[in-house]
Amino acid sequence: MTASLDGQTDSRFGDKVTDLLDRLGRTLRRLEFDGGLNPAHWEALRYLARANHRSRTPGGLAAYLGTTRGTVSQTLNCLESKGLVRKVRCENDRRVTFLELTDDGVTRLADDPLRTVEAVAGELGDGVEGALLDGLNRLLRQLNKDEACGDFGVCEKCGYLREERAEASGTGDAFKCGLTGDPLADGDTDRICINFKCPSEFS
Amino acid sequence: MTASLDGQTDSRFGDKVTDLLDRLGRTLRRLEFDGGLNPAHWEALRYLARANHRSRTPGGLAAYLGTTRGTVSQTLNCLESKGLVRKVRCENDRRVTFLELTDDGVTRLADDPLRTVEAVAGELGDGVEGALLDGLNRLLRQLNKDEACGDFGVCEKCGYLREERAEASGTGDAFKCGLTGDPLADGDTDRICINFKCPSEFS
DNA sequence: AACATGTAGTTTCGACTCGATACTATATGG
DNA sequence: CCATATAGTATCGAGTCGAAACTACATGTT
Repeated sequence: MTASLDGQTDSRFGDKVTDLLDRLGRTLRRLEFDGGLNPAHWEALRYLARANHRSRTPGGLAAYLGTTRGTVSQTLNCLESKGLVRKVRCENDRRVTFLELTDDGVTRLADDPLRTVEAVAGELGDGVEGALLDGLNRLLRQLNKDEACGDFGVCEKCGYLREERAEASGTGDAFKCGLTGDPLADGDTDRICINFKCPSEFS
Repeated sequence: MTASLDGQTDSRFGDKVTDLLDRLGRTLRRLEFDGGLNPAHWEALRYLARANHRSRTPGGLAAYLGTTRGTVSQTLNCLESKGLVRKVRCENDRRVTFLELTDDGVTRLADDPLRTVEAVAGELGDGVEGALLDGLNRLLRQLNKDEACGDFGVCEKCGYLREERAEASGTGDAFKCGLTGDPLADGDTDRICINFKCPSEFS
């Protein structure tokens, strides 16, 4: 499909990228274990720190991680017993449970082993940066293309975002979600949402 | 440390790379599960296909994966019971066990989910390639810097590599390992070795 | 109001990982 | 011959992971 001079080059390149990602993955995984929690735990904590209120539910986490609600339920039990996560029953719809990081959870997340990567990546010379981001991005997009894997963007860039028009207006910069009708709370506009839909995807 | 105009840029960049790697990792992990085996199984099969004879042992695999021999032992039991791997007792040193992929193992490996990545990576446009490899490489090296994590290079590039000088010489292009003294078998020169040492590292 | 259907979350099961610890068998060097 | 080191295994406990069965609760239909 791709224009390529000899085919050999392309295949070698693919090999190398795959090998590097493989090893990088192992390295990150080990970093996470060394951080005292297993990968699933770190992923859950990270998600809860970055998702908006509406999306901080067992189901939301399961969708984000691409796993089952059953699996997530167990992980959450574990995190709850470690005192890193708290469950709060929803008043309106008593089937749903909202999740929150406890203070301990927030503290723990400050020691996220993945922060090491941030630091290291920040030290890469210029020139590589753009291409690295671009390459990773395209790789990720291609790999997820077939699957019905949601984008999980932030509300700010979501097609459902509406400006709140409350009667007692006051300060006018409040937003709500056009899908659920819920007003967006403090800082939720740049948090991950389970219902995210890219504006360009509306028919 | 790095020259940077405002500091903001670097931190944003680190964030993005980390996030992408995180998501990419999850994607690959899921691909592996979907392939019918778990990540540890795939990693073992891949290693056995790429390591030289001397390195295809439980201990070698453990060192490569950076895990314990105990853990590897269980994984191997599992792979053996699935008929993908065979154990062969070493005649010279009866403590060691050599590992081989069975025919089924080789067949299975042909369906390695990571091959998808190879294909996708091969389709990335030129221009990105060099920078992507470079960036990933440096990232990996930096992250593994502190740890005494071996390089696991191939014999061909190893400082221990010696030309075999057998009396009944015949064809002269045989090699042996200067560390163990073992002659290198068919194709082992471009296989991963557990004793790999970069020529530049010799004192 | 009554019932069907759908959705959120939990529980339990079986196969497996992972590290830690204790163990067996075999080398090797004094 | 004995001490010590090395290769691999067995077992334990905490946890993942998916599948399937199950409990609550909501909502739409008649």
